[in-house]
Amino acid sequence: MTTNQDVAELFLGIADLLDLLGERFKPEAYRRAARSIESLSEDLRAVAARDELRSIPGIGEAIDQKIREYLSTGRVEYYERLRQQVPAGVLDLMRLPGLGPKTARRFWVELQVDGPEPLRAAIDAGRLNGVRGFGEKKIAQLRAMLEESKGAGAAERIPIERAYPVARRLAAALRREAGVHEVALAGSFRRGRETVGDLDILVTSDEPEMVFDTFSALPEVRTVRMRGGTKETVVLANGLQADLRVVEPDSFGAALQYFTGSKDHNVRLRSLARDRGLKVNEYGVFRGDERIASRAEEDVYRTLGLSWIPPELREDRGEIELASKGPFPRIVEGRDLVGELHLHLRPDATAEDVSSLLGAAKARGLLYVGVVVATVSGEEVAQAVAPEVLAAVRRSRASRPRAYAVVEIGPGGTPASVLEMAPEYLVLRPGAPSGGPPIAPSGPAPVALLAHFGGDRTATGAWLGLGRSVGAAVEVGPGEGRLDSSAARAACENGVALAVPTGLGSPEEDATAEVALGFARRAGARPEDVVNTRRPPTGGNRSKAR
DNA sequence: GCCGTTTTCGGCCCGACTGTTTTCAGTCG
Repeated sequence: MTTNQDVAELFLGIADLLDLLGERFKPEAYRRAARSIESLSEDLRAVAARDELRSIPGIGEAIDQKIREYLSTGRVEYYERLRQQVPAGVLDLMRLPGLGPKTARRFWVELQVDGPEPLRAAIDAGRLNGVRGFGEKKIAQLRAMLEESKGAGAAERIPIERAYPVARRLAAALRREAGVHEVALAGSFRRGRETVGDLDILVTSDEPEMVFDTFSALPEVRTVRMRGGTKETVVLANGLQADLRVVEPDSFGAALQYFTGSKDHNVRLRSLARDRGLKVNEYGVFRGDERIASRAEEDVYRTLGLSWIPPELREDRGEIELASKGPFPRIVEGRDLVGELHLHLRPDATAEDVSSLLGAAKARGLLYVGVVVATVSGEEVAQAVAPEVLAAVRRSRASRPRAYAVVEIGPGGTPASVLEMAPEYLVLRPGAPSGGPPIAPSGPAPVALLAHFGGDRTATGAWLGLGRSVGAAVEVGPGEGRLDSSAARAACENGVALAVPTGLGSPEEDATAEVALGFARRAGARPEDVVNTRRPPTGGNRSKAR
């Protein structure tokens, strides 16, 4: 998948250069193409081979040709040409926070300042004094930016599972505040993207000042970067930026819709609204001065002639057209998951551990739990397992559960040899008679589950191929060795079932599970695409287990 | 440069905030 990333970055580079050259609409066109390519579930080469590049949103004739030029020659002449027109340092100037293309261009053209270092020198020499648009404050701000950027570069996006705990803590702290009505995490976090660049938090309250005071004082908040009447931007202790937006309760739906994004989705929505003589902003949908929707997201979409669209799919990749045709197709939800297929038993697990596990499963309404008794390398650890658990494993073997297997592979393992390494695997059903862990020999349909497939995410294609050939489900979720959302989309498109973790194991796994569900939803997975939404065919008949 | 159940040409989302200004430009999300 690195080809896609390379091409996306190339187009982002073209966009920046065009920005500096003063182009009006082309930069956004290239950025949109880049975003589109980044979220593609398939390698560009394959799409190009089928001659279907033009079907990708944001890619027309010119960009189609540039992609093909890149695929065949490894470079794009247009980009090289642009680069010769703009000194590299000017690009660095534009990437300083608060300094955009217009200012960078002015420095370059009017003051012959073509990089961060020359800018510093120009400021020290007083060359900015008296220049139109540069007062005392602005110059001090520039100086501070230059100091700051000397150290670490621009803030990177971080994996969503790493942002999860702090996001939850911030939301919980705000919810405790009197005068706060609703609190919602929006932005790419709500859309379940693999990475988040910042946290967008939406609060409804009639007293924004109080909310900002509370927020600024939270232990997670390091510095306040900006604060106005309706929004505040802070930097968190972990370096992540958080934007807090406060609106009145009546605007909740419109604001949530707006701050959830994505940008492309919102742009499409707003131009759709304009075509219908309406206007959409974070306060509502308006016909003239009359507000016709604002309280709930559903209302916003409905007044635009659309059904509600799940946040995870709001990327302008066809979801708006789909929503205009009727009720949006249902995608998998947490309540659809009726089983957990991938739980590791510690080698020293006791029968009590197993029954408390089953109790927890039952409390969540799960019908079965798949337990792995093996190490990551596939080596059996049965000897270390408590006798009663081991006995249960043996019994399950004796009753020959229908080809249930969990396939585990260490980094670098090749798909071909995997199934022979199948360790022992149990399916336990909560609520069975006491006297040892009950076993359900017949369970939901999958014959195998692929998980822990090593560190290389670019190899997911091979795993999907294996899943397809043996009829195995493949685990989706954050971290190495699981499918990300675009790989999961590819799985669904190719008839390979997904397995979604439920977070049964521990509190940390709760976050993993929520993120994993988000990935499955971003993939557009329907309930029937997810293997652990399926109910055991034998229903309540447990006697067969013995 | 892309895009179109009103368009193959003429559009291209919208508002908050900041710093600079006497009404706006630039940046950001």
